[in-house]
Amino acid sequence: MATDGGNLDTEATTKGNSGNPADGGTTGTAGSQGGGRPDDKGTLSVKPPRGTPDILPDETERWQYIESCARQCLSVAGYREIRVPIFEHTEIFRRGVGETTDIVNKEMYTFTDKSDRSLTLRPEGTAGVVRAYLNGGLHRLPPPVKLWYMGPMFRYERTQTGRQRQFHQVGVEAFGSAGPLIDVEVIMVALACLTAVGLESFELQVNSIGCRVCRPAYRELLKAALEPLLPQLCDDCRERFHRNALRMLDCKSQTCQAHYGQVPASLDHLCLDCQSHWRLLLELLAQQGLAHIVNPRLVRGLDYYTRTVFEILSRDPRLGAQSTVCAGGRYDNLVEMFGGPPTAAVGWALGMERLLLLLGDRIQSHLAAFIVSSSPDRALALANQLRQAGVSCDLDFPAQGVAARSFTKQLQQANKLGAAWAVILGEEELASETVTLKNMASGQQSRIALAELPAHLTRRP
RNA sequence: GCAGCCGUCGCCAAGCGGUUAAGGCCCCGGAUUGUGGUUCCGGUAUACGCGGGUUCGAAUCCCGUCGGCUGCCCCA
Repeated sequence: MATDGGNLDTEATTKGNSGNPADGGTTGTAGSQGGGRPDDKGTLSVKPPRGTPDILPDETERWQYIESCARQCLSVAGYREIRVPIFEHTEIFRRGVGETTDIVNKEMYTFTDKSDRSLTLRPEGTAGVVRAYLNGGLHRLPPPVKLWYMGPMFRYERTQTGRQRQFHQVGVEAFGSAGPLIDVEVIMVALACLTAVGLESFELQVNSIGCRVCRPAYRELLKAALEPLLPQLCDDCRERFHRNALRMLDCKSQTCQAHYGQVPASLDHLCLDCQSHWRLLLELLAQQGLAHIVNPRLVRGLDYYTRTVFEILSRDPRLGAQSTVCAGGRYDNLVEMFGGPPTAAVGWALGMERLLLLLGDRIQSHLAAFIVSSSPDRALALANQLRQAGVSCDLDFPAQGVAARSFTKQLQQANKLGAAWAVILGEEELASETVTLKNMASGQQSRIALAELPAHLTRRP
């Protein structure tokens, strides 16, 4: 990318450029209307669509770090990876996530393909995993079936810190066990992932929102209690009252919250089964030493949740207005809703971008060796050999031609790239089948036989 | 969808009606063609988001537009 990478203009302009708007095109507005691909100057804009930031090399290393932590934590806990499509038939999400949710009503990227099918970029992971679980016959496996996934999700939202239009989640879903023990395991695994990544202070909140037996009655009770308050509540809450009254409970408005203190809590109106599930859950959390806070106002924005719901939050200011890093719960009816056998399930998703925000500064890349040579072709051959031995190494690439640059230049390069060792392969070394190994931190160097090089480099400097 | 703030080189950033539009970082070269990090010297850039208006004169003022950030809604 050394030169002028920026200009993607298709036009075969001469360098002259004397006349500015001389030849056509500057009428400009032509292509830039809605799609907005060409920028104001008529060159192709290199900006990505809003809310879909590029993840540059310094960043990808941090992503890989998190991914490998998660992969490790999940696999030792017996969760197996599943990869499902990035888009599904729209119906999967409409029915799965819920017709009344904002996600479905205003945030989905829905399009029609050339066969006139309505497809939607996945706004979340669970619906697709449930679909695949059934389609792949996983429901015939001995339960519990424990799965995890990782990948991009898409929601059309206003961007801000910790919220993008394309964002990434890692999630788990455990099918086929209705007891609270697996709720606790799933939570444990989430905490393990966060801890493995190096996160320190976060808070686990739990609640139970009942099931299809007790929730309808509770909802009516709640609405009855809320209705007289409506005139004093915020516009959003008045709207929620009709759409999804439970969501009123986590309104951010102080005044609304003041009223909700007296309103009945779902926890006090659970059916017997839900009650016993909830009590056992709390016991297990205590037994396992998992610090938690019962938050009777904790609700979920997706319709499929039942019984246990939880969130792991952080108050770190780097998250901006966001606080939830991981959230999930039980969804005991969803499999059945998709036409499968009645199957209890529980899962969570955690937001990678949010985790990244909490992780702070970059992780250093580890370049073990940089080859400084008077013979670039020999250097390249040696690099190839070292790389095959698993040693990360690089070498100097002249801007043009194949003549070696000065050792000074090459050492500077080694320094810039942060190499632990410089491997000097000059005329003398080439003649004697040796190499001068220089420790870039201490400056000390020694001459060793070429054959011993890989062994030296696999040791820590 | 709503609200506030902001757009000057790849990045940070002066300038606030008349300037060849500072400076720093990065990058490149040299001092140092077999030895880096410091230092010194030199070099490169189609930078005032775009369009229109006011003005003798606009990066500076006005309008519009696009883009970014922050918050609301919602959510991981």
